[in-house]
Amino acid sequence: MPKSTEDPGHGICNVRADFSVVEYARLATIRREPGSRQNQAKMQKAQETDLAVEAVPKRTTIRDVARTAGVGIGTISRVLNSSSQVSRETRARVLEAIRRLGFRPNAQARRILRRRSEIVCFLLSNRDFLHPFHARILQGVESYASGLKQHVLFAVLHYSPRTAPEKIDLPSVLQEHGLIDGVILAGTIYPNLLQRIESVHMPFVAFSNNVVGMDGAQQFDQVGFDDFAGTLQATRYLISQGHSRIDFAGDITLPWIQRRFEGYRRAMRENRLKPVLVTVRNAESFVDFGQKSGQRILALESRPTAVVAGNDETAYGLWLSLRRQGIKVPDEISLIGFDDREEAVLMDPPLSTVRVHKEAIGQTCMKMLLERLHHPQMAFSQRILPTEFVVRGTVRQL
Amino acid sequence: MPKSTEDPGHGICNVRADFSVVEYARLATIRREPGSRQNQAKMQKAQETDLAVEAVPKRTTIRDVARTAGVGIGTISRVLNSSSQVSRETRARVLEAIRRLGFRPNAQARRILRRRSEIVCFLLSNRDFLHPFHARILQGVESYASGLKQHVLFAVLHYSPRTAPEKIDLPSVLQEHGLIDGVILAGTIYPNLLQRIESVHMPFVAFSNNVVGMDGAQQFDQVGFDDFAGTLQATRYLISQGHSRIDFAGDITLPWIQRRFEGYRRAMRENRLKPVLVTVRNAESFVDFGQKSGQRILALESRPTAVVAGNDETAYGLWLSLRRQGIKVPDEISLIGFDDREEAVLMDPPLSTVRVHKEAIGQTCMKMLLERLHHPQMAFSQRILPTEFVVRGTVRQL
DNA sequence: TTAGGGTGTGGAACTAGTTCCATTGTTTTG
DNA sequence: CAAAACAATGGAACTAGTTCCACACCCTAA
Repeated sequence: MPKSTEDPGHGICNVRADFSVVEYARLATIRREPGSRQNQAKMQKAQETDLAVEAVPKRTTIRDVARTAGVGIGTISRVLNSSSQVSRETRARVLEAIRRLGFRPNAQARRILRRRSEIVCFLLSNRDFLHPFHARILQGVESYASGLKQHVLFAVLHYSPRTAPEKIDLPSVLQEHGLIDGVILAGTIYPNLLQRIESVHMPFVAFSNNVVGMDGAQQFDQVGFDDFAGTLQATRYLISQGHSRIDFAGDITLPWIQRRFEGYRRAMRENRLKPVLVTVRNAESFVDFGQKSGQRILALESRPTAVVAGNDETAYGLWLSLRRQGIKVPDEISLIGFDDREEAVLMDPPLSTVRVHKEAIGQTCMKMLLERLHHPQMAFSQRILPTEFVVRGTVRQL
Repeated sequence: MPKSTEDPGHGICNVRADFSVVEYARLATIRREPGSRQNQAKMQKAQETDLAVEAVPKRTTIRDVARTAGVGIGTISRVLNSSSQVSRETRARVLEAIRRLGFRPNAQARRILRRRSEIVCFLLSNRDFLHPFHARILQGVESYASGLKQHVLFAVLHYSPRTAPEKIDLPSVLQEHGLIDGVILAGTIYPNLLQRIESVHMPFVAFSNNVVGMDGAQQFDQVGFDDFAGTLQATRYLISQGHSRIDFAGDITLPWIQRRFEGYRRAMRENRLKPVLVTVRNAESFVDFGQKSGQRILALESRPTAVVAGNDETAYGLWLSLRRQGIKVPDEISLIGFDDREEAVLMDPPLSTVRVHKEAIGQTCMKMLLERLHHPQMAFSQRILPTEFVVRGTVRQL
C-alpha cells in the first residue's frame, strides 16, 4: 500500500504514546490519516483537470485554529463560548489566531450538538397569500426573534379546508428532523390543518383569530386579539356620540366576524337599542360585501345613522357604494371599520377603526413558542391581546 | 473506576479484534463506551429528580435502523439517497425498519457533509418594512424555492443610507458560516449596503429597481423590471387615445421614478409633444406627493388632459385632490399609475396602471441565485423583466 | 512534607449523517 | 477452469463543532 504524502506520525498521534510501538504501527496502516482520503481525491482531480492542488480550499476549522495558537481544540471551543475557564493570555493567543485565519465557526455543526436549530418556521396557508395583515405579524415574529438570536423561516402551505388531514402536504421543513424547532401558524386555520400539524409532533403556536370551526376539544398554544371587546368599545363610542340607530354589516359566517358582531350586539343591548345585522350572500370579496351591504342599507325604509363594519375592507366597500349614491360619510352616515389596515388612514375621510397590534401578535407568538420549547410539558395557554379604538374622520356627533 | 451499566464489550468493538487482547483491555479503560457519558449523566439526574432512566429518549439514528434491519450503516444511507446499488430485498428490509422505528433523518447532520444548507435568506431593509410589493416578491421567492426543496429564511436589516459600510450591522445569519447558502436582497438598496454585503463574500442577487446611487462600478447579479418601457408604453397609449397635453407627476430624485420619467419623455418626444414634469418638495409620502401635485396641476393656467404618475400611490394622491376640487377622473383628467398594487383595482374608477410581475421577480431572483451557487465563477448578469399595461377605468378617449 | 482545593488545559469521545475502500459472492469472459 | 468484471454490502473515517474527564500545576492548610 503506497503511502501518499509525508509521514504524519510526529505529534498528531501523540495520545497513542501509551500504546506499544508495534500496535501504533499497526494502527497506522489501518487508519487513514485525517484528510488523506480527500487529499488523494484532490490530487487525482488536480492531475485530471491540470489544476494546482490548493485549488480546493479546505475550510478553516477549530483544529486549524488550535494548531496555529498552539493550544488544544477544547480551549478554542471554550474561547468561542466565552466560558471563563481560560487564562487571559491563552484567550488572547486564540483570538489572534482566529483573526489571522479569518475563522468563522460553522453554525451547522454546532446545531447538531445543541439539538436546537434556533430556527422557527412562520407557516402561512396559500389561501391568505401574504396579506398585509399577516405580513405585519411576520414582522413582529422577526423582530422578537432577531433580538434573541433566533431565525425565522418562511413557508407556505397548500391546502383546502376539505382536504383530508392525512393528505395535507406539509412543507418539507416540517417533515424533516432538526431543521426547525417549532412553528408559528398564521392565516386561516381549518380543523383539518390543525389535526395534520399535531400529527408531526412539532411544537407550534397559532394565531387564533382566524381559526375556523373548532369544537374546543383540541388544545394548543394560541395568541389572538379581542374581537368582541373591539366592536363593543367602537359601538359604545358611536352611542356616546348620540347615535342610536346603528347597523352591523359583516359576514358572520366567519367566526371572527361573528365575535365582532357579538361585541356590537352587547353594546346595543346594554343600551336597550335594537341590533340590526346587514348581510348579503355571494359576495366576491369583503369590499364587494361592503358594496352590496351599502345598497341594502340604502334600500331600507329607515336608514341607520351609523354602521359598524366587520372589517376595514367591508367599510371601504360601504363607503364606495354610499358615495356613489351621493350619501356623504360621515355627514349622513357614520362608519367604523376593524383591523386598522394601512389604507384606513388614506381613505377620504380617514376611517375610524379598531386597531389591532399586528406586530405585537407576532412578537407574542414568538415569545410563547420559545416558552413552549423551553418547557415542553407546560400546559397550553391562550393569550388575548387588547385592541384600541382609533378616532379619525368617519364618525359624526349627532 | 466503577463501570456503571452492562458490559458493552461484545460486538461493539469487534473491529478492534486485530489488536492484542491486552491492548484492547487498555483501550477499554481509556475510551468511554458510546453513550456511557450521557447515560451516567442521565442516571445521576434521574436519581436527583426521581425519574425513570428512560425518561430521556435517545433519538433514532441510522445506526439503530442498521441494527434493526441487520445491515450496515452505509446501506441505510444508500437507501435514503436512493442510490441504485442496493438489492431489492435489502431495500425492503431497510424501509420496513425505518417505518417500524419511525426514523427521520436529521437534516442538520446531512447539511454539514453536503456543505449546503439549502436555505437562502430573503433580506429586506427595515426602511421598507414588509411593503406589499416586497411581500409579493417574497412569495415568488418562496414558490420557486419550495419547488426545488430549498428553504427561505426571512431577515430584516437595520441601517440608514448614511451608515458607514463597515458599521452596518448585518443579521447574524450573514455572519455565520453554513446557515445560509446565499442572499436575495430586496427593498431600497444604497451603495453602503452593497459594499457591506460584498465584504462578507456571500453569494447574493439583488432586486435592482430600488438600487440607489450606483456608479456602475460594482458588479453583481440583479433582477428587475423595465421602468422605462413601462411608462413609454403607457404614455403611447394615452397619445393613441387622443391626448396631447400629458404631464408626469413623480419624485424623480428616486432613480426608478427617474427612469419612468425618461420613458414618458421618450414617448412625448417621439410624438413631438412637450413633456411637463410636475414635482413638489417636502412631501411626506407618495400619496402626499400626489395630493400636492394635484393642487399644482389645478393651479396651472392650461391644465393637462392626462397625467402619468410615478406610481400607484402618487396616482391615488392625485385622484384624491382632484376629486376634492370636483374634477372628475377620467372625464376631465385621465390618470395612469405604475406598479399595479392590489388596491389599484379597488379605486373608483379602477386605476389604469403598469403592471409589474412581482412574483416573477422573486422567482427569477431565486433562480439566478441557484445558478450562482452552482457556478460560482459565472459572470455577473442582470435580468430585466417586461411590464404590462393594464387598461382599467381612469383613461378617457378624447 | 503531604494532602487538598482550585484553575487551566488537552484531547478522546461524542453528534448523526455521508463517503469510499475493502471484501464477499456472483457472473461473465478469455 | 481460471481470471476478470461486477454488484452488494459492511464499516472506518470523515464533517466540524461541544462536552467532559483526566491531568498538570499552583497555592494553601494540616
